[in-house]
Amino acid sequence: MSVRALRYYEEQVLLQVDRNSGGQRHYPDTAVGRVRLIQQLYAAGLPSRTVREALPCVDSGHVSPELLDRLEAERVRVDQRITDLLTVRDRLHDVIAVARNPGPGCTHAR
Amino acid sequence: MSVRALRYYEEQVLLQVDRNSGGQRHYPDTAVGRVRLIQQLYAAGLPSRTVREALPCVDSGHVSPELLDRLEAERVRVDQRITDLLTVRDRLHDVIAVARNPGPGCTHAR
DNA sequence: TTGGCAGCTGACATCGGCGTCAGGTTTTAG
DNA sequence: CTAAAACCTGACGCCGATGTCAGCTGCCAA
Repeated sequence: MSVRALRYYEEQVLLQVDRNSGGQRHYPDTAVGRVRLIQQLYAAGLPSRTVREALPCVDSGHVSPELLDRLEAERVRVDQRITDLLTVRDRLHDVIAVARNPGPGCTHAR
Repeated sequence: MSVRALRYYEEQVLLQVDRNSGGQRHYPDTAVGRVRLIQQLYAAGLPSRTVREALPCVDSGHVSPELLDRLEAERVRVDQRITDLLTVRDRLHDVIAVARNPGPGCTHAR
């Protein structure tokens, strides 16, 4: 994690941060898991707006039905993405296998 | 597919395109699969540089050992990404389930 | 007290994968 | 043959998550 990213999350109201009297940040220890979650959601490609809306709900445990639908839609997209990635992985696997094993005279550079 | 994207791929030398005497593009029919492949690789999050280097190798069937290592590394990253996405999907699933059904025990799967 | 590291703020820079607009050329319909 | 339609090139715009730089300020050690 970069400091910049933490500041950014805070700025986006994704992460709550305490300050001491001098204005310096003090991260509650829950922040670690929180940041991990944020990164996961970003990595999953959820629109940042959805992330912004979803996180407070994760906190409060209350989800509006509208958001619920959006989350469901996101889940479907994530599923699709997973299967796409599986395809790509297999493809990479094939390319690598063929390249590794082009027959007898393979000069192993490593 | 947008026209712009095709032009972009061509510009990046990912896609080979013929021209007629007047300079207008003429796509060989292999272009369809090609474009699909490109999009898959992009979607998989491979660095565009790697995509640029990998595609000619897919054509020629020849892969330098160096690139091979990079591909292998990418495959690992894709795998990692898949497991991350699975985690997120489960998480979404839980949130949705709980929101739908706030009665029984909350299966807080981390 | 003071030096200096560390943290803060704000703003501008970057990068990738396109969208989009402008201004010119080729193709095509009538 | 001509006008419209379709294509071409080049360039600038955009968005999101950070990097980065500058100019202050707070905090701790000596």
